[in-house]
Amino acid sequence: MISLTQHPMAPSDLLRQRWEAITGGELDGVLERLSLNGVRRTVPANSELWSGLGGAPDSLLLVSGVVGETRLLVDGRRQILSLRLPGEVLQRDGQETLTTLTSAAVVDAIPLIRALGDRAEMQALRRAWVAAARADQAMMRDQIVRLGRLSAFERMAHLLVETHERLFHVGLATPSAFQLPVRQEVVADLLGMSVVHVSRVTQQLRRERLAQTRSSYVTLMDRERLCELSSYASRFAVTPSAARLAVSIARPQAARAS
Amino acid sequence: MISLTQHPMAPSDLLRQRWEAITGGELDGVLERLSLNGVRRTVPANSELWSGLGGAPDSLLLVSGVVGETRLLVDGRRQILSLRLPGEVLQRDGQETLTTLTSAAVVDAIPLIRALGDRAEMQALRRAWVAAARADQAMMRDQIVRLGRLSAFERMAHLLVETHERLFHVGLATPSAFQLPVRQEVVADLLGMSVVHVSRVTQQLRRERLAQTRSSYVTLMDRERLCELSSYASRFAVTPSAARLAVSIARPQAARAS
DNA sequence: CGCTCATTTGATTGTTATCAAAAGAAGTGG
DNA sequence: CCACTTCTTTTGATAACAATCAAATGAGCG
Repeated sequence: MISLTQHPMAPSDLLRQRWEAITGGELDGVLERLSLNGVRRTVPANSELWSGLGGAPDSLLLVSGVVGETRLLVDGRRQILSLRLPGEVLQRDGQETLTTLTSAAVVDAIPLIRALGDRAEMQALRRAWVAAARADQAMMRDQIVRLGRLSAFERMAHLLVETHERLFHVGLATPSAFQLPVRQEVVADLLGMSVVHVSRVTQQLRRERLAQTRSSYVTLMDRERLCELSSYASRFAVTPSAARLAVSIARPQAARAS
Repeated sequence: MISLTQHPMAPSDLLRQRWEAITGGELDGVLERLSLNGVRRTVPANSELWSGLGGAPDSLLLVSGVVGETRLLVDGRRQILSLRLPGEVLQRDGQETLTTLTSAAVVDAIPLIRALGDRAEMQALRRAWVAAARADQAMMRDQIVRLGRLSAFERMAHLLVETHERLFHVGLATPSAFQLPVRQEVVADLLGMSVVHVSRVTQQLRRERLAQTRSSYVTLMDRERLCELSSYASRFAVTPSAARLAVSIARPQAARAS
């Protein structure tokens, strides 16, 4: 599998893979014409996205790394509202703070936003945009359910499966493993638990042969059961390209032969 | 104060008050021309909004009553993602279920949605719509923080202040009291706690002279402290009309005199 | 090798859930 | 209007879950 913070994929490819996964349709060619593969800015870990990046546009496409939408309480407690992963569009929003949790790379997404406003045949693009917004909202709802009604164990399981799926659909995971280069403290602040408890649950997942974490690499040993026990519902459609990808990973020789 | 489930306000007035509170601008006349004050459908308590209402349009304006966006887990656990209050627009969305938590009344909001698409001078309307969507999202984020990083006590405080503010801005609360005609079970499922604990926290709030609940009427005895202890941040601007309203409630004779 | 930072472990405490039962409200029909 | 039912809230006792504290171990890095 490819490194999350350093991979060779083109920004437009990332976006296309994600949007195709969300809409279930194909989006060939449209994104490639938008000059998203231009200047790539790198942001160090633990910096605030808009202030750390002098004169950045209001819309960025995250190319690599992990970003967290975070809120700080006066007494120092922190809640990470959501994780943002490669292939997602980040928008400036007065209220919230986007913090890089690893080093990250972004490209200007203004061309994309402008294309959405075009009267021209950007219909497919607009549909995908709306679908992506819906998917984001659905993930926020998942996060509410996670925090409100799932146990710590279930929460971790749910997060792992969700993150795997999100990364898989942009080509950043194998069918059963992915990279999550964040400290347990981050997972704690995302799932509303303490660092110590994250450590314990992580071990419980390993003991029960459900998932294994070795220095930022996560292996889902029993994805089926993880979904079940956390009532995980997939947010993604099966796309032609995803299906091809899945096959090529599962049976590399068969895919090569065809 | 006026009853939440039965009040004499016109749908367009409700919507205008809410939107003005959110945007901070005035929206005079525009909404009144949209024929929102037409057929009013009543929905009994505890029914699913779209299926319980034969052939309803995809967008409804909630006029009275309380609706909950709910998710059920297989084992019977329930999470209420958000409360929807009068003056808010409800949209059909495959994923989620909207359940009436009290009897409710709605009107068709399709004219409104159509007006948004108009090329004409609906600019102010569109701005308000976008601002309202932003506000909804902000409330979802608040809910995440509540569930993830606030204690049960803080959660209740936060919810009470938020609900008060939302109702106040549509004229359904006095400066310190409002009606919340839902069982404690609903509050429990909204805040991710057990019914028993809701009862206990309710009493603690009363003991500490912060808030008082008597058969679905909530009185905020110390709004200041409630905000502080729950790190509540207001989502509303102070509008001219809200200021007028506040004055007229605080000093009825002065307002009458002017 | 020695430093720092992250994770793990053990012990303890605190918060909240669960269970069971009582008390209080609110309707229903005589 | 009262007995009766049913639903909701409250209370007390106990258990489960997760936080906190403190210390040890491990990993990465100059």
